[in-house]
Amino acid sequence: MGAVKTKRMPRAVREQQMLDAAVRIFGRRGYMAASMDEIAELAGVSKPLVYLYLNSKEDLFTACIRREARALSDAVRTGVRGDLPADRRLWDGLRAFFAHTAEHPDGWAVLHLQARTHGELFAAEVTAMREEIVAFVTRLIAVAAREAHRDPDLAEREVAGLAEALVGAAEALAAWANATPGTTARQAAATLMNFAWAGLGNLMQGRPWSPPRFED
Amino acid sequence: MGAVKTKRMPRAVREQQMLDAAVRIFGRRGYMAASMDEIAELAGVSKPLVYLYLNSKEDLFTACIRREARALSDAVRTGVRGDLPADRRLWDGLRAFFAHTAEHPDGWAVLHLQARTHGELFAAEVTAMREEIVAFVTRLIAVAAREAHRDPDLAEREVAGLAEALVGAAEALAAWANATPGTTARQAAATLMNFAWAGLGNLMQGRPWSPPRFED
Amino acid sequence: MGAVKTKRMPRAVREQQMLDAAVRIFGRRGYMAASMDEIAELAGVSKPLVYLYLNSKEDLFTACIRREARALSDAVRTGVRGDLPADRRLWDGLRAFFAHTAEHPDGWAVLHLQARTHGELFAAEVTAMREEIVAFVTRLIAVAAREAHRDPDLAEREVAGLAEALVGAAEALAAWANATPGTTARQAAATLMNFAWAGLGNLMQGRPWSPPRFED
Amino acid sequence: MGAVKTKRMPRAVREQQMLDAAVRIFGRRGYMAASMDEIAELAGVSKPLVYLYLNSKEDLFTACIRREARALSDAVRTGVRGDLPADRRLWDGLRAFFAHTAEHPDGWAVLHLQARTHGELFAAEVTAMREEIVAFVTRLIAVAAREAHRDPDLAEREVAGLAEALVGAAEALAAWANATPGTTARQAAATLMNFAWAGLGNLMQGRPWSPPRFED
DNA sequence: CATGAATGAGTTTTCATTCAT
DNA sequence: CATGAATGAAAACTCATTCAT
Repeated sequence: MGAVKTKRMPRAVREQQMLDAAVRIFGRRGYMAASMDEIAELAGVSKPLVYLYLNSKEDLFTACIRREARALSDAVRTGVRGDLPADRRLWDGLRAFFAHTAEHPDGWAVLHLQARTHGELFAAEVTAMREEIVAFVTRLIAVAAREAHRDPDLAEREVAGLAEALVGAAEALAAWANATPGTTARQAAATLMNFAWAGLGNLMQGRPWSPPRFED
Repeated sequence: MGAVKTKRMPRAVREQQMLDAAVRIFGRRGYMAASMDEIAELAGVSKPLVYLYLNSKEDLFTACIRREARALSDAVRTGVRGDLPADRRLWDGLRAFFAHTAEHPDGWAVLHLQARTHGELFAAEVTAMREEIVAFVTRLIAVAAREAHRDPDLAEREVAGLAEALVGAAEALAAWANATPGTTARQAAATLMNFAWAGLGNLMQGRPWSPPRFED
Repeated sequence: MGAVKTKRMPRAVREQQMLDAAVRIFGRRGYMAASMDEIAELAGVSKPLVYLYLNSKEDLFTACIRREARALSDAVRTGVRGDLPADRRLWDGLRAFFAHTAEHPDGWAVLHLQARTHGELFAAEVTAMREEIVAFVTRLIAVAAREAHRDPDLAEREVAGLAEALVGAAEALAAWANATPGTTARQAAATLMNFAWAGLGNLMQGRPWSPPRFED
Repeated sequence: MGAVKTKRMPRAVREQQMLDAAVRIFGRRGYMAASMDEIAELAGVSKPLVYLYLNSKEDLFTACIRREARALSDAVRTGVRGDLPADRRLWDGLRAFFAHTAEHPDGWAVLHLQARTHGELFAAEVTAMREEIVAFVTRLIAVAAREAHRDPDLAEREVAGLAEALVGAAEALAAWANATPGTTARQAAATLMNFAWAGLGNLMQGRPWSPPRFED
């Protein structure tokens, strides 16, 4: 009687609402500064229910990380077709990455900022996904090297370092693009593609990475 | 094990001890999770003394950020001579950067991870230094473009994006190098130099950035 | 000895218990010296519950002042009938006042001693009620003057001063009566009535205020 | 060299400076809220010196109370000549009282507000002086009764109550006079004299206490 | 299921007080 | 004497977490 009472909802739905709220709060306040009270209120449920479904603050945070990591990972994987050439695959992956992070800033904050700042326990969760992406890039580079008839005398560590650098550059650009109004995912991807594929040296010589003509 | 209970030290010395301890704890636990108790204990002093000298947790954290930012900025500036060519300057700067972050992992964690995660107030402290570095790199790229007789049809935003990407790559590599035992600052710098200057494309073609012959 | 550990009480009840405890502690120790720990313990609840219901020490103190001020004000108002002559109204009011302060010595201490000693913020709370009483007395004196066919050449300031003096005397007598065992509210009221209405001079001449014959 | 350094001063002088500072701070902040740091700073000495001379915060406060109580008591005693009639003595005493409290508001605050709010320990200090004054007034009333050929069928308790009321009225008027600009000690004394000596009843009948013609 | 009532354990912060120089 | 260095003890306040209904 009175205010509209949200109906009984199936558990799965309720859980997603809680995770939505939690990602928002965790992403903005950080793990420690986020309060379960605030999360429960934003989710529109009572606190005990949060505990019933998600056990503890730690578990809740872990669940957030996992969900967001999976979502980002899926978005990138979905954006890339395995039968295309290496630079096209990188280009596609980057665009998917920048598009997803721009659309889910809180989720991205959870992964990029918050999860890494609170002990190995949480960092490990992200690392899993990050390594998946780094591995993806690493394979890309290796494949490209093979395609270019380069034998793998690029030492493994060297390649890993390159992949790290590329992913790091992408992360920085994502933050920069989010903070610089009027920057599209496509522009961010193009900038990074130029940087990564052609290199500053080539850019200086007027030989940028050939802009993608293969699509829309 | 550790420092002997040395009593009655001049204020300046004690303050540095406190900052050392604080950087360590803040760097590992994050701002919120760090407790003043733990910091005081690690510094070997009582909590009231910490407050007497540094006023509050917030001020203490700010002092940490400022000290570490200055130290890193100084290290990089000291490592670079203004009269050398652009790629040499970048190479020198990167080596100084990786050397410093490797030697002060906790300080680097404070700047790179923690400060950015806890409110604009703290982030602004770091942003100042970061922008100093980004500006340095931006100038470098512009100079290189000029040296290569490229007119500045590299749009300003494009250059800014490239600098962001480069700095981001450096930051990621610093973290990776810290976490990957046996990686030297020199190797990290070389990897990034190759990546940034020659580009993946060139690397694939067997045209890496010419390894630095100009120094020791 | 005291209340049994009764658990799970409705909020309104718990709040009164907390205010009871707070008035007792504040009244005896003063605002600053009172500790929330002690108040919570005396109330038989945990500190967090006190904060949950009453927000802060400041708010708790303010709530105490307001409750006690209202109670005293109500007691006096209830004791006085507006259609009786002035001296009878004063007599009734004084008896109600002394009776109430005797029955609630801690509440009276909060109002009379503690609230006025700790910042304008709190003093203002009491001042409202005190001025209500002073105004009541001021009106009484003015009415009495009119009834005695005195034109109001009693300057306003003079009347205000008299009212202040009367209220001050009442306050002092209340404290004295509380501290002097065996003194009834009736006796205190009679003493003050004599003092105020007849004056020392008359008393000396053997002309006291005619003892109240009009009531029980 | 540099700032003027206050010379070595004899202990007695230094102590008075400390008490001056302490009375000011205690009078304004209250016992608990006053900090030894602030007092030492206002006194222009180092904290350890305060402890050397006055032992503890408690002792310092007690010393303040004692000094101010003595000063007030002396002021009143000095203002009254024993060979004059009772009403004249009361009038003189009241003027001295109001003049002193107006000139030493912080000292008066210490006695009237602060000392009574922090446990029997301190209250007892003031009570001593207060009882001295009440005794003085009590004697006055008794003498006046004798002079008026009244046998002492004014019960002792009755007289004590009257004295309490008179002193209370004086205290309230002192506070009121301090807070009401343009009110002189003389006016306050006259108001109280009217109230106390003639009584409201007489005032109503147009028979105020005869204004003092005997002096300046 | 859903919720109001309740708390143990910990946080930052302050202050009176004491030595060693 | 005078002072900078130093601290034990406690205070206000918060939060994740759990029951009883």
